Amino acid sequence: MKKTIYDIAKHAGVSIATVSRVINNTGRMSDETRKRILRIMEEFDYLPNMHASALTGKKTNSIGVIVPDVSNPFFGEIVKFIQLFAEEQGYTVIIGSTDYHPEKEANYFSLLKQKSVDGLIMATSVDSDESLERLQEIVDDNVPLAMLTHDRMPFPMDVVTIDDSMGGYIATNHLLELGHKDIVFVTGSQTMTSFRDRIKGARQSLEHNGVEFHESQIIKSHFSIEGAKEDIGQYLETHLPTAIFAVNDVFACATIQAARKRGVKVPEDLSVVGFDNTVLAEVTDPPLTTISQPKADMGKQIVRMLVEAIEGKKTSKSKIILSPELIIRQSTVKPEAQV
Amino acid sequence: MKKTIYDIAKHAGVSIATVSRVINNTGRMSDETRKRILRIMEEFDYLPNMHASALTGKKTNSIGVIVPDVSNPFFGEIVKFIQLFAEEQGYTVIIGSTDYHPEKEANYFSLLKQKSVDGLIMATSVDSDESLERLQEIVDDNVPLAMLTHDRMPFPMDVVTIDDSMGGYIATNHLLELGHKDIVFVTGSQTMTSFRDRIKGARQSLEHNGVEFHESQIIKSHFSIEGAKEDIGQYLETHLPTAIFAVNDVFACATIQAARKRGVKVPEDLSVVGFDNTVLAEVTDPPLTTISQPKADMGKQIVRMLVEAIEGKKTSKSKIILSPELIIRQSTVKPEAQV
DNA sequence: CTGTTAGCGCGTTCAG
DNA sequence: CTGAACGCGCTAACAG
Repeated sequence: MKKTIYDIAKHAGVSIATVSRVINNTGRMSDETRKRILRIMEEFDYLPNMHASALTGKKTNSIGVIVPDVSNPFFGEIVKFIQLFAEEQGYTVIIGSTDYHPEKEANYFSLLKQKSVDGLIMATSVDSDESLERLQEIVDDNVPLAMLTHDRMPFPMDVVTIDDSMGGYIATNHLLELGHKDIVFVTGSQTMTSFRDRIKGARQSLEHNGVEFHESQIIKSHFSIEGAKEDIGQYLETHLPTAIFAVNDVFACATIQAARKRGVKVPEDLSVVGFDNTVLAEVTDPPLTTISQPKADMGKQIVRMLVEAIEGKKTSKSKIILSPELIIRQSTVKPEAQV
Repeated sequence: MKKTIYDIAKHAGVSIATVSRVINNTGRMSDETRKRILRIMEEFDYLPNMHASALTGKKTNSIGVIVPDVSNPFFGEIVKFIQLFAEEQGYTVIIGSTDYHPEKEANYFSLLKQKSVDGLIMATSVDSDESLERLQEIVDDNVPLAMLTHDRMPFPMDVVTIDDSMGGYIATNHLLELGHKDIVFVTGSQTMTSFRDRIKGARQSLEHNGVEFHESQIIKSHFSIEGAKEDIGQYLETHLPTAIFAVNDVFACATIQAARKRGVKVPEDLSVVGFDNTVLAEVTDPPLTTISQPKADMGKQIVRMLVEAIEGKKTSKSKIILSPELIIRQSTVKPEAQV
């Protein structure tokens, strides 16, 4: 019961070439036959076989997206937007979640190459030799690349990020303006350039405002909420600042919980700022003051650039840096208001 | 610089048929040549062209997964697990997020059919005529189907759900045991069979414990957190129960926030139970007592069943009902403890 | 055990 | 404007 282009041609009383032309909108033909063929295709629920056309070297109309973890709300939302815009452009999306495993990342590159995607969006920090090697192969195939969130460019590619440094800057500025002097920073893996930049921006803010900074003001933690709670809790035992800036909402949540566990109230005793403006920021108590990334816009821009590159409308690479935004909720108050 | 099976054959000094055999592990041949060919494939980074093999009617080693919303933490986690197990079995996953649009759902069915996936997992309530029609087509192609979370079976297929009814039952029992009598229920779209069942279980618990139930104890709300907050808040103005059971964590979060906005403290003034045990339950304040769905297990089971069906190791359809579990955190206390 | 050959469904010439 | 014929990379008979 499979419909092929031959079936359509036969029922329309034309040759497959003619049908092919209406499918691809190429060549010229009488408007009448075109319409008739379209009607027949409709009637037969005919869909061209992707594999056959991909085999002859045409586009697959699919793009690959690699993120560290789909179950992380931030990436979940990003993926959703990418998918949304990609579909608007007629592309389907193949998602890969690496769980922060370079090995899995490398596997995805192979896989996506095998599936011959037309383009690739990466939101992971492609680091390992293995990954780089695999990526090289797909670069050799002239598959357009686009990088999201990260700013490393082992190969020429389009990039969309936010100004992480500025994000860190305005977050810290906000605390400074409220009157906080004793601020501590929570960050994760230093291989994440975005985290580093956020901290960098924070330090710049401190500097510009004439506030001193010591390495001891930084808490380095891990990815899991549990681990972070532990790490932050221990730190708080030794020193209790009036404010904490965490490089993402997950850490900020962990901070709130670690603090509360020790009888430290947020925001009364401790102000907290997060980063990403995920759902988490909305549901915690108190709702989190955080730095918002324009996820929808990021998704839109990166898809736009990638599709343009795929369709050859754009040959040079570019980099778009979007602005983060401070979202003030209730986790930050003036220190005077603190007990 | 594309490697084809011909290149490998040439360099190995054999015919393509032989290479094809080692790729597919069919036929017999000298161990030596097999190894030699494998070595050459390795050396050349040769990957068989999927489209070519799919074209000849072989499996594509891919399965489609359709969920309502990837950015919802519950589905994000489910998808993650499905992907994990599917990859272990050698299948790649194509994810579709419908945003609760039947239209998008229908589109995904077409798309997945076109991509000739080997099987399909659905976590949406396939309702619309359009969807059903498209689904019919893929059923006609003998593509195995599996349904997750939902229990509607328009066609024969494997099913994995939790016992939603039991979930509602134990959640309500928990509240009853704590001594609550005045319990209100928050639910969403009634087309979601899972929500209905949870409420059904709750009513059974009430009944078994000789507590009366009135329709007025149910708050029907919408999907967005914002909308839910509004709806619940309004209800609370008219009547303040001692406990609320929400059919998912999102509603539970909304409940907590709506309550707090009106000066009602959780759990002191109001106990709250959620459902799903998503990250949200961990980060809210107070951490949410909720009903946990064994997401990893659900993902594992459904992938297992689907793969068995795909590989023909299983012809009959089955239904697996997993048990929900009560996770007691801090959003529920005895009413006596309440002010 | 291995090589040969005919498709798979479609895009693309190239003559009509 | 149309139709026949070839090739894409691979699998599956069928020969050897």
